[in-house]
Amino acid sequence: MQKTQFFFIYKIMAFIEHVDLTKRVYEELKKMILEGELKPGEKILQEKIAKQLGISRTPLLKALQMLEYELLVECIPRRGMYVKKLTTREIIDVFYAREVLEGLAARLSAQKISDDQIAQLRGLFEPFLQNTNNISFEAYEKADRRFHIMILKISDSTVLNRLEMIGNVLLIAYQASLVRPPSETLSEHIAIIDAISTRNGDLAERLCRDHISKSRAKLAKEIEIQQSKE
Amino acid sequence: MQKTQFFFIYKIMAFIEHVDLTKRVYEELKKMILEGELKPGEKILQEKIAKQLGISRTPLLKALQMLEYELLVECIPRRGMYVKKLTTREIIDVFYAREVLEGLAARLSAQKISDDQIAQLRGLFEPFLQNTNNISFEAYEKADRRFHIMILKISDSTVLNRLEMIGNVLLIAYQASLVRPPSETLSEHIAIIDAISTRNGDLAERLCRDHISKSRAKLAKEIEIQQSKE
DNA sequence: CTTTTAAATTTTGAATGCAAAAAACACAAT
DNA sequence: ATTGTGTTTTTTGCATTCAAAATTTAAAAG
Repeated sequence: MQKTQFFFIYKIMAFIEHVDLTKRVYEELKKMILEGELKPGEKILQEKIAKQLGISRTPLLKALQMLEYELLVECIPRRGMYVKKLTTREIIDVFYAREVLEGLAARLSAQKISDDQIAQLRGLFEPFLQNTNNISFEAYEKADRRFHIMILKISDSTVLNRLEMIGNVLLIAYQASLVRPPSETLSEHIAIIDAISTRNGDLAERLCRDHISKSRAKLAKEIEIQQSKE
Repeated sequence: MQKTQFFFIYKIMAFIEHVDLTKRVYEELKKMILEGELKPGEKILQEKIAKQLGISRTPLLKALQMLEYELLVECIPRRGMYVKKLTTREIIDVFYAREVLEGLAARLSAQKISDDQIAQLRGLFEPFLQNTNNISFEAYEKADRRFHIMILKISDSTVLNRLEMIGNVLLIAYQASLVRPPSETLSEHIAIIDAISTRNGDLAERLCRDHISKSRAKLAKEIEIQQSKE
């Protein structure tokens, strides 16, 4: 049997097994945190969670370390792992980074996007174009988040697609009602898609940056309001 | 004894010990990789390295996982950990990201930089301003790399300062002679410092982007040349 | 009742142990 | 010489174990 044949057999086996404990635990933990089952600031009781998931601390710790890089978990040495409670500064810092990174993603996407992908992007907001003043916020949130992730995917940048924290923080911002309403953002999204699909990378970048810059401004204002209430 | 007093005692203890095996191993491994003691593509023999460093596989694996996020190590499931051999695509992707991220860093730095920090930035290139055509490449490389890292630090962004991969890939680009000569970049560096120290954030961002964009172009060209030689 | 001190319990960071998978080796068959 | 097969060795991923540190609880002193 040849080396190349072995290669394919290994590929298939890796596909079949799918019994990577760390990956499984990573997914479950991420879900638990993002769905609020584990709350920000809460200590992660390793033994307890491990027992709950029917595993040992070894793969749990590996998964927690991954989530640390995604800003979902914080490790305090000799104290333990905690569900990360993002500071306002951190959220704003992520939005500053999103501003330029997703701008870049839009620029690159304009160069590489396929017709199929254009249709996919447009499809996301199709449902909201008719009844502009009767939009389901929940459905729109999903479309919005998918949109931003999809542009990163389309940009096909190995770097941009490693930054899971972008999607996580956008979700967290939604959960904390720190975002702008569809009435403001829908037209911006459409304009970005238009620029990308006409291969106008510079315009796409500028529009995407402005879009997120405005969101960041709103977010900063919203945080200030919330904090003054306390 | 009061709680606050305990707090300080703990702080002091954390400072004294400094015996975090993972951190120590992380530093040593990173050095080994960046100094070429472990070569790109090479398999990391865990048992061997662990014995070499006088530790077990547990902290070694944790350090390796950290280095994975820095693009210095690659994990292939059920095969092992390898010193990452960056593809040309990955290097270019990092430079695209650097372009916008360091642009952002320059913009933010212009808002926050202190007089002391301005002096520090200027000090980096002071030695090269006299004998412009008699520059030690080695010394200049160090200054150049320090400059880019320092701007990230000055920007004081929690996000930008987590992206260790930026510094690593810049070093790797230097090692592979994929960079532009001081005769080109020195004046650009000075212009960026000027823009930052006059608090002109927009200009600083634009100049920094252009600077890295040009470096990326050079890098892409250089890679093409090197590959055509093979 | 509050604070201090001491003892008991839990949790962390790291070493060790171990089954299953992968790689290396040896050798037979084409 | 190359390909295939069976065997041995090594390595991986995970579980387990354990000492040191942190936390909690309990008792004693003010």
